[in-house]
Amino acid sequence: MARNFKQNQKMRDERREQILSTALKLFAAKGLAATKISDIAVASQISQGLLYHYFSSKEAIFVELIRGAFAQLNAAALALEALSLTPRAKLEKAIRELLHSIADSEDFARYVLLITQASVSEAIPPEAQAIMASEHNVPYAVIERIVEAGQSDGSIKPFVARDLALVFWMIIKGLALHKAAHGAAFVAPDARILTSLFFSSTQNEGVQLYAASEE
Amino acid sequence: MARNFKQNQKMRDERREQILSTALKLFAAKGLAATKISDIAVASQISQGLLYHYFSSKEAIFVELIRGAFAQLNAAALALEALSLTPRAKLEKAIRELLHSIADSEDFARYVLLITQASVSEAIPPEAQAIMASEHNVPYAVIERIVEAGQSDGSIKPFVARDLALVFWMIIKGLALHKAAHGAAFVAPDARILTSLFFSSTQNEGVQLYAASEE
DNA sequence: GTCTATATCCAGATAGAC
DNA sequence: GTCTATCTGGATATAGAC
Repeated sequence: MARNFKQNQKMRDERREQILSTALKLFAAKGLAATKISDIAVASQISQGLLYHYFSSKEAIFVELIRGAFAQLNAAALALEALSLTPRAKLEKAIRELLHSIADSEDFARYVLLITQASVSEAIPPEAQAIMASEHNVPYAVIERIVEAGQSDGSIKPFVARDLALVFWMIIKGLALHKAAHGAAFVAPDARILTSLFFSSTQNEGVQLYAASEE
Repeated sequence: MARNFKQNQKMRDERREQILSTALKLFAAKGLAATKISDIAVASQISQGLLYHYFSSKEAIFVELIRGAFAQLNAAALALEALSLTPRAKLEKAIRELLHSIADSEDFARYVLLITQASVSEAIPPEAQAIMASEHNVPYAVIERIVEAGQSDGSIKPFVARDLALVFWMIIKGLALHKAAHGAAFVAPDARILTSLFFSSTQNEGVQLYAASEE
């Protein structure tokens, strides 16, 4: 009995994940408004009616995805900041891993698409707007603090830290959107272009950084 | 008679421009699918029925805007390339003017929004997709050629030219989107961050470049 | 040219059978 | 839990009066 309950819960959760995953694909490809709830049902291989047993509306699915996106992104950013590494090493790690995600993970680009929609469009659910308002600044603030620390020890160029953080995320976001738009044809740019933004002397580290991303 | 005809033509053109201008605002703010044709009519202060005397559909308005966006953008890019300036001076001019447009022109950011929607979403009219396919590469190619020329004369860093052009446009596009999302709160970053991407020695030109953007 | 009124269609959400 | 059938609302586009 308890066992059945647990199994049911598990199936229910898996189904939810399946719906979320296909909705992510569709929202990223067509946008919230242009995606029909019937599209999601068909792609999830369930009936439209059943979909409403898992989510109360199309908007609820969108909100859930936005919530998850920020949960992951912000957790990753804060975890990076908490590592025992030099500021420079933290930024190199961030660049390496983000470029890797853009190049290799379909869903990463899709999440960026979703967040971009949410940040740019007025036609998104108020709940999603609320999440945006409270969460979207975290990754910028993390990079800004790391940059400031790196400027104290002299390893990072003396530009306004906020500006550097902004430009950094603009490149990452832009590349993810570009990947989403051009798919297979996309090749990530040389990571040294990114590192040269922050560090005055790239020397040989740049090469190692680039090679390391192959692993 | 001929005069009346001309006047009518003029009025008709003005009305068209007015519709296009309000549609641009709405499409940028909410996206193509979430913008209702009635929204456009109300904001343009004409009846919904009359709108159909100027455009055959919502999609037709969108296509017209995309066409205009690329006409302007690509003309500007090719004009820049044709100037009698050093490659370095061309890039500095591009950076200065683009940052200026982002900071001061509401419509510039809106056009970037539109192009981003069109490049990223599958839910746009086929005609708009066709324009994208034939036009979107022009600005990248222009910057790439300028970078190559600047690398020949040693003024630009020896990164892969295509990568530099890509990162350059990712920053511009990202900043425009950021401006669109945060409006008044947006402050353009120090232009020297952009120039330091391309040029090994920024020296004092950077300061002049920055000051020049105040004009 | 311009409006109001309306036909048509389609998407979101619900009801009810199994 | 899962489906099919259906209700309801709203958006596009058209018709027809002025």
